[in-house]
Amino acid sequence: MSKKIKLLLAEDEPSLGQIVKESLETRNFEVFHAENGEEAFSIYQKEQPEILVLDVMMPKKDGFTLAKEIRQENKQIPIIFLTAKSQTKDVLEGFEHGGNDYLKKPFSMEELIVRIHSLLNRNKLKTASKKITIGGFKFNHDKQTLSFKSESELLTHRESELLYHLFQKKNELLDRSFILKKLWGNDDFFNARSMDVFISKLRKKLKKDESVQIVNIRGYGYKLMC
Amino acid sequence: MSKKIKLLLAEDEPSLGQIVKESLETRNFEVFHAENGEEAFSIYQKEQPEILVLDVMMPKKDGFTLAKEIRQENKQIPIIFLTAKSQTKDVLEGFEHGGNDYLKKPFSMEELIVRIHSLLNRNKLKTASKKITIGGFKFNHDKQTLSFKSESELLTHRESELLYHLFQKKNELLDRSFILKKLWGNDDFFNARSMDVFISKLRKKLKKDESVQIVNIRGYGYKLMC
DNA sequence: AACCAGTGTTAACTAGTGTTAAGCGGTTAT
DNA sequence: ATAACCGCTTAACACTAGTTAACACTGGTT
Repeated sequence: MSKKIKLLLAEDEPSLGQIVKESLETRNFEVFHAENGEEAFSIYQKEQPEILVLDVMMPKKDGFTLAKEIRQENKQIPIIFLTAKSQTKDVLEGFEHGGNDYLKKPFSMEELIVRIHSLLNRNKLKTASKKITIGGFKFNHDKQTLSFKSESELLTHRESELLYHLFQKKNELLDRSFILKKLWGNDDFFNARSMDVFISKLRKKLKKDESVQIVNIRGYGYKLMC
Repeated sequence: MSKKIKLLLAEDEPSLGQIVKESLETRNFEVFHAENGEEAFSIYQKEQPEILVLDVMMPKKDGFTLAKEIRQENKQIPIIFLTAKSQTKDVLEGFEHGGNDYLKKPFSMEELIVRIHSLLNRNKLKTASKKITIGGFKFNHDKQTLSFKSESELLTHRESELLYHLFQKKNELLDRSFILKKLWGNDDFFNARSMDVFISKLRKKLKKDESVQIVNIRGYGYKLMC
C-alpha cells in the first residue's frame, strides 16, 4: 500500500465537508478537515499537507486570505478553491496562476478528484507525455500534435498552448483576459488581435469534427465544446 | 418494477466476478460478465450496456485498452475501473483513458453500488440538460444551436440564454424584471428595450413552428408556450 | 554569410453582436 | 377622448470578434 497523500480541506459547511472528506479518504488521501480559516492555517503548519482544498467563504479567515498567507511560506503547493456562484471571476483570476485551480459549487466529486490529481501530477512527473481526446481528435500537448483518424499534424507552440488551456476548461468558459495574461503576458489590444488569429487557426483545424466547437461568449471568452 | 439496467462486468478472477455479479443482480441490474477484455468488447457491442465496470488487469486485453476502444464509439457511457494497483499515477491514468471513477481492490460491494448509482444519475442529469426539445425545434444551450428539421442555426449568447430561461419556465410566466436582473444585471429602461429586441429576434426564429409562441403578459413578463 | 522555412505579430478589411433610438400601435387610466 | 404607458419592430450605431494577408523575426541549413 502506497503512502497516503496529505490533503487539507477547509470547508465550514459541516455536511459538505464531511462528504468530501469521506470521499477523498476512500481514494487514499489522508484528509485534514478544518472548519474555518484560522484552524486551517494551524493544521497547515502542523501537518504540511501536499495540497489544499479551500472554501473561499469561511468564518474567521476567508480562503483567499488564507491562501495568501500560505503562499508566503510555500510558493509551490497546489491550491484548489471552492467558490459559490456569486464570486466574481476577476478576483479568482489573480489566483489562477501558479498551482491554483478553482471549482464552482456545486461540483461533483469526480471533478474535484480529477483536478486534485492533475495538480499533483503536474508537480511531479512532467515528462509523461499525455494523450488528450477531444471529440474525434487526439491531442498531445507535449509533442504539439493533433491527430484525426490516422492523419496527424503538428501544431505550433502557441496553437498547442491555447488548445491545451481551452481543453483544461472544456465545456466551460475560458476567460479571455485570463488566457491573454497567461500566454501573452497582458491583455492589450494587439495581443487580443493576435489571439483572434490563433482562435481562427484552431477552428480551421478542428473543423474535421463537427461536434467540436470553440464557442465565443461575447465580452467574456471562449468555450471549447466537445 | 422498473426496467433492469444493463451492466457490463469485466473481471478475470472467477470467484470475485461471480460474487459481484450475483450481488449486483440482487440490486436489479442485468449483469453481463466477461472474463477477459476481448470477450468484454464483443459483449459491449452486442448488448450496449449503460455502464461498465472493468478490471484493469485482464488477459487478452487490459481494462485501459478496452476503455479506450469503447470510448471511441461512446463518449458518454460511465466507466468504473477496478484495480489492485494503488498508486496515484494509475488512478490518473485511469481517468485519462476515459474512466469516470476508480475503485481499489479490495472494495466493499456497498462502495461499488454507491458509485454506480452516482454515475448513472450524473449521466442522466447531463444528457437531460444537453438537448432540449421545443416543439419542432432542438435547442442546445451549450452549443447555442437551434435546429428545425435538419437545418441548424447558431444563436448568439444572449439569444441562447434568454431562450434557455424561457424554456426553464415553459408554459409558465417568466417575470420580466427577473430575467432582466439575471441576464442584464438590472431592469432599467434601456435594458428593457434591449430585451424587447431579443424577444423580437427569438420570435422571428421560432416562427418555423406555429405551435411555439412567446406570449406577452402585459406588465408581468413572458410565457413560452409549446 | 545567404538563404529558407516556419512562427507569431501587425494590419486592413469584413462580419457579427448587443445597445440605443425612433416610430408605431395597442391598452389602460384619467 | 386623450394622455400615459407598454411592448413590438426596424434600423442605426458602436463595439467586439473573425479572416486573410503581409510583415518581421527566429533558428536552422547550406
